[in-house]
Amino acid sequence: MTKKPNLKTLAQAAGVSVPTASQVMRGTGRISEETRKKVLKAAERLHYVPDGRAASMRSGEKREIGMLIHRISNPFNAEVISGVSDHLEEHGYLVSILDSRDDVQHQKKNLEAFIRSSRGGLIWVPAHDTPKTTIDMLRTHSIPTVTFLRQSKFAQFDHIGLKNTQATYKATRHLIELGHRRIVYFGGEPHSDVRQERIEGFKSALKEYGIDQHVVWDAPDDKSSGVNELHQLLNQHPDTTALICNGDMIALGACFALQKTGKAPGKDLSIIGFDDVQDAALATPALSTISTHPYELGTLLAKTILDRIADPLQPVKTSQIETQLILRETTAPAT
Amino acid sequence: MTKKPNLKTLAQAAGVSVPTASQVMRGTGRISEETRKKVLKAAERLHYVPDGRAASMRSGEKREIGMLIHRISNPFNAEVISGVSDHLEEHGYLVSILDSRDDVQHQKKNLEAFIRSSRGGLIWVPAHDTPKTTIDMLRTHSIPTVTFLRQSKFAQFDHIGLKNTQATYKATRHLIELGHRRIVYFGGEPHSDVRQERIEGFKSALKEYGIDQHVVWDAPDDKSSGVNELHQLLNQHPDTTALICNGDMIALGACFALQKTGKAPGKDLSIIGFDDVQDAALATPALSTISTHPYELGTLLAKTILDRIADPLQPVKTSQIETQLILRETTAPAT
DNA sequence: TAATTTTGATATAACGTTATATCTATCGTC
DNA sequence: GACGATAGATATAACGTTATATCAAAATTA
Repeated sequence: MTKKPNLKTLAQAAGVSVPTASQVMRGTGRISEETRKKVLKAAERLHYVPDGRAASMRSGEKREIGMLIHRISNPFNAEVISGVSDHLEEHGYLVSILDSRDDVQHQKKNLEAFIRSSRGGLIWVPAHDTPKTTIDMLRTHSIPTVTFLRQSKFAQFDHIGLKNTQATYKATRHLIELGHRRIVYFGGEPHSDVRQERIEGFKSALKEYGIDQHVVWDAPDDKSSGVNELHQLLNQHPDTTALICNGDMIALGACFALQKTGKAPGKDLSIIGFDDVQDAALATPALSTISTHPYELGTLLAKTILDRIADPLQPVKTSQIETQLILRETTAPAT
Repeated sequence: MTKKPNLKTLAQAAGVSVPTASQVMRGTGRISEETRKKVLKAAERLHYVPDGRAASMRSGEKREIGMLIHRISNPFNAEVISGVSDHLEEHGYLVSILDSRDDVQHQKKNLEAFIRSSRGGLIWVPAHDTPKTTIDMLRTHSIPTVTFLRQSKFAQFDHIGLKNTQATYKATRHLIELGHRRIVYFGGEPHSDVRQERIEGFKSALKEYGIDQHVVWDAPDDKSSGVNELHQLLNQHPDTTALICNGDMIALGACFALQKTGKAPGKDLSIIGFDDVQDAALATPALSTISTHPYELGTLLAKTILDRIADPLQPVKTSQIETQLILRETTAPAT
């Protein structure tokens, strides 16, 4: 087993100096065609690959971007990642993913290791209840950071979110126009800011139409929670005719639970989800939902972090992605 | 904006030499309690964090493990990742994920960047039709590598797979014992080795019971493909009474398509999936499937890569994870 | 008390790159 | 043919660590 080749090995093999070899590999400086070929040939033969750590340390360039997200298996996030990767890989970056599992302890550990690893930037969905100390840690090391979906309370980072309030406003208004009056906001955790925005849109639509009563029901955002919580909700509020859900998964769970009791989503209870995951269109009945545009969100994130890296001192930017109400089979006029 | 502190800054602030500061931060060497406190205090004050690149370059230690997988959104993979992370984080490693999207071009790009970044090891699901050159690239740089799910044809890496042949053998036998005779293997791509193993188990069970005819139906492993392909399958082979599927998603798609035509999974057609994703238990009817143990697979992967790093020259190890046939509502005696 | 060991620190060099300055030979200009 | 300009290479230092060797002072031993 031969040792890993480095620039010195390569330069000797090619019969040139170390800086020359370096310049050839990077395509910079003035190099004659002759020596260029010599070096490239030797590099090929030795399978030379530069050591990114040394290069980055000396040049200050960091060609790796990290994404720290709350749930790696979320299909919405997977789409965002695709958008980010496609764009950043074109610019010569490596995109690597860390999973915080929405747990502040995990998140802290990951961020500490992340800072040590000296990457070029961070694309981040902060975990729920992220403490100020964690934010400070990032700020102190002035790491180019863009948050998405969830915005940090404590620090000014570039941010790209969804038009949450507008989205639920549109959805709620649509239900009201269908004749629904007893609409419940279903799912999500009380601490979530994103959810708070959505509830705001929900409430403002109700208010606009003179509906004072509103019910918000806390529950985890997954399918099994939708199955379990729906009955309790309907027991406590039997006059409910429609649900605005905090996510597609809990919406699909609710559909499932409803069907098990012999009732039909759409007919007996109107349900609107959030995210438009792949399953929403394939479910029976197909789920009406709010579509975000995850891939476009990803490319926008990529552009934003590149801008931030290029000019770390520019003013903080925030933008919101437009959403779209997709009407399928789980929404119908109130009877 | 002050510059990022380094060991020199820290040492000056604490009034000690650079090596002393380094030793305090790492807890090595002989250090008096007094100076230890001085340095730690200064480190706290300056928010000092060591530069992992420099440390790793000098010491040769690499405290980061990469996982390169084919589909980051696959819930099975997410469970594996949890198992790997929990175990490796305990040992002080950072685990970062790369997504090849099962595309050899993407995979190559990612691996090149990966090699440049000099991480400690690679946990890998090779993309379909991974070329020999890609394998050679890894071997040349002698990167500690463990593959899982899919094994490379060209090189000897440590590997952890599933007992695919045994799994489908058990499933097929169970269907035969329920009286089924016309069983189809449904889904997967022709090139897949894993699928080949599964088909082998399928065929050997059939053979054992003297059933010569067997049908294998190619189709992508996702839900919409299950929906679309089932009709063609049943048109061409109308006497089919049971399906062994290459994955849960295509199995659920098949269930859905069947229900749309007014037939019942289990009653009119027995269906067995593979993976036991969360939705399998929640579907109506609940899907019979083959459960793997992704979290345990993850911890085993973590242990394996640590062993390989500790002793790079030890003989290559291969192991298979046991699977379990889970009988729910989509399997019933043949009528 | 002289010799030896131990304690607690430091000086120096090295990891593999790249930025900057420098150097020689050749070229073009008038 | 003297001069500056340019092409094509190289020497040197630096990035931020850690491994190794070294060193002075204090503690232990004979």
